[in-house]
Amino acid sequence: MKNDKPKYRQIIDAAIVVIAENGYHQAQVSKIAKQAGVADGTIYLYFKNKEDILISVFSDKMSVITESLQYIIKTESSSTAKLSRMIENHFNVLANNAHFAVVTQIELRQSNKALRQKINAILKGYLMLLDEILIEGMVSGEFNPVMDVRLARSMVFGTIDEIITTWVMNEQRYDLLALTPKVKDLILRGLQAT
Amino acid sequence: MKNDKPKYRQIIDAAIVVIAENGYHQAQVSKIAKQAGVADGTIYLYFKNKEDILISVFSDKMSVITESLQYIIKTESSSTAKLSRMIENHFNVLANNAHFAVVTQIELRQSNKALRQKINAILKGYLMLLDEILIEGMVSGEFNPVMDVRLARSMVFGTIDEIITTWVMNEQRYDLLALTPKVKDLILRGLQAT
Amino acid sequence: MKNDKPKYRQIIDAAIVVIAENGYHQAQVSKIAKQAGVADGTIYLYFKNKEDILISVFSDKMSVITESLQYIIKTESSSTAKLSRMIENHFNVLANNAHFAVVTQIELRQSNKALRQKINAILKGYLMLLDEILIEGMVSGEFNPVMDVRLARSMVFGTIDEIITTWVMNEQRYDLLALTPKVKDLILRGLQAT
Amino acid sequence: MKNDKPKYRQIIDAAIVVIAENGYHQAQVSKIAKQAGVADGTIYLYFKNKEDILISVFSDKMSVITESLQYIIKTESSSTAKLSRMIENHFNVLANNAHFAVVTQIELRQSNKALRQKINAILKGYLMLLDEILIEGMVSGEFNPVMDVRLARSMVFGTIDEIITTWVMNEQRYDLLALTPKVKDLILRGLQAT
DNA sequence: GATGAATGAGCTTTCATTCAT
DNA sequence: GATGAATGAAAGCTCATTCAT
Repeated sequence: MKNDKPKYRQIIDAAIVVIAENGYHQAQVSKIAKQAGVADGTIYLYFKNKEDILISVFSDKMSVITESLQYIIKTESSSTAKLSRMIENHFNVLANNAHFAVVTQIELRQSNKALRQKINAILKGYLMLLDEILIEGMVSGEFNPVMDVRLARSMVFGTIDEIITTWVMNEQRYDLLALTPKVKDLILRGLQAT
Repeated sequence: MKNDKPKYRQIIDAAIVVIAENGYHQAQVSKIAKQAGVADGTIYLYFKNKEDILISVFSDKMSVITESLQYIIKTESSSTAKLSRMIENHFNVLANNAHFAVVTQIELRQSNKALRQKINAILKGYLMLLDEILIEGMVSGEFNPVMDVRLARSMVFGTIDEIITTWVMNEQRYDLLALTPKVKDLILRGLQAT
Repeated sequence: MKNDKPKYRQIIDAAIVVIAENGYHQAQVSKIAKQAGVADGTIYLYFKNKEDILISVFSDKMSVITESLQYIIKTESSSTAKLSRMIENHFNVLANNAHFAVVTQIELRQSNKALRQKINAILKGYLMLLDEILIEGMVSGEFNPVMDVRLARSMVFGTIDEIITTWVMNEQRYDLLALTPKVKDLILRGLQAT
Repeated sequence: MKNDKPKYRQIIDAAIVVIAENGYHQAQVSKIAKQAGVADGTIYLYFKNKEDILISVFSDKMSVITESLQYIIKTESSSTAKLSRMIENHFNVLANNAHFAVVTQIELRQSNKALRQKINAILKGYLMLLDEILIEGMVSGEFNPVMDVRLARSMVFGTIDEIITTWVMNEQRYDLLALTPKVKDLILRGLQAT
């Protein structure tokens, strides 16, 4: 039986499964290869080294979230709606990728400084879109115009991140998406112009 | 010249310095022993294993923050004031312990799941005090009474944590304490009853 | 534009260049294939395995030296002249093939015992011609008749080899051929009948 | 039963045996450790890395030869005698260390460029003593005063080296030391003043 | 004949922990 | 109590060779 997914994707998907199920430090290249159904050496035809796999795992899924956000920014008109849909989108992607959620919220954070910096660089693109929304809302008067944008961004991202991490730490036992309206409310209140 | 600090404390202090300066993955037991001025084997007279050192490092300083918070809860009367002073207190401790800030916000997060869970257990005591403040405020009508406490707690802690991490990631180049009023404002707005 | 050299020769020439420029341990089959302008697999249509390429490289050029020597033995009459022209010939070939000189004096010596023994077997043909010259000279009275031929051969070949290796190790910075008369003198003195 | 040889020497001796018996490329650190009767990790308490072991092996025995030569230079008066005893000494050490002979003449030559250069650096000390003898003999008139010293050195060393290598390649089946007088004769004739 | 994607065996080094002194 | 020499398990990556196309 042939698996026609291109090997690159096969390996990334395998890496997510292996990391989520075994933990970052137990995700050996040989385990990923086995899960992907390829030889160890094949990995290195598609990735420079192990770090490259991990970065690709993150960058791959993160770009989905980022692209959706770009679409949202284009299609929604009010800043409030944009931010609201951003939160929704972020929760949606993580809630629908149980393995990726574990990888991104827990396991990948155990990586060394070099890898973390590359992950942060990828994250930056996303956070810059968030900044864009916030600034636009402050200019339009929807959001509190005297906020410090960096702090507001930290509040929005920190809150989302903490809520998802807590959910993952609790083995994803409750419905993350059901929390969305309340999370939106909590965050939007904090940003609201008075 | 003898160092009269009991060895237990000597080792904890050494661990903080070594981790902060070398990073989690470069903080070998032998390096900690050297910094502490004791033999490698001596470490094991005071700690069960390496993990035990790291947990003690975290628990040690965390108990300072927690104790201060207990005092704050006792002495302040309004929930708003308690929360406000909690934020202040949290920022203060981290801002005054550059090494500990690095260790707690960056390095210790690279530890494995087992260690992270023990860290979370220690954190729980602190977060329960936070819950206490929030519930009290909701009951008293100072805070939005229809909030989900767990989400509110995630918002408060996630925001604080993200802001401090960003500050550490930026090499602590700006004045963290100067941000306190704006952070309080941002968080309290989100919790405020309407 | 097609390269009409038969692929066998193309690959040998490529191997010499690749080994000389990258060193024995960095001369991967894929690199040789690339330099030869053929696919990796094509190599195995012309050579049994990697060792076979290396042996062919050596044997190929060595047969040039050996054939010249055979011609010299036929055309010269005195043993002294034969030996003298042999040294000249050996220096000439190496001095005019910078890449081959590196490969033969330095790189190929890093090969394992099995390959070295095969190389020695090839060398044997050449050394037997040398023996022939020496014995003839001893019989004719030109050379010291009580020498041990094996030692004399080692002296002649060891001296030549060491001088060329030294020249290659010095990046071929000086004129090897200019040394020829003095080398002849040094060697012939050692062999001379008293 | 305790082995009281300091571990450093134990490991070097083990390395010589393992390399001689298994070949350079089959001399894994674990094999050396086993032969030395220590754990793999213990090796790294005494040597920086594998290369360091190999260099030490060579440098260790080479310094014996070099020191003997220094003594010879001091105690003999004529250059001829010095050279004669140098050859004798060189043959003696190798003939009495079958394993080291294999290692030095065959196996260590398979090492990579970096290691080879370090080996050459060690050899340099020995060759400089040889130069000293040659120059002294040329000045005193014992040796041909118009020789090129570098070539003469290559002749002496190349001859010795080739003879020993041949002996090793022939599994040390004949008596190397018995050849000494003839080798001396061969070399000294080449150097002799006319 | 020619290709090149896929294979998978093999090894150095680190470091938490122990235990004889 | 204190020492520090010794332990030994564990994993990322390369590259010669094959074989389906």
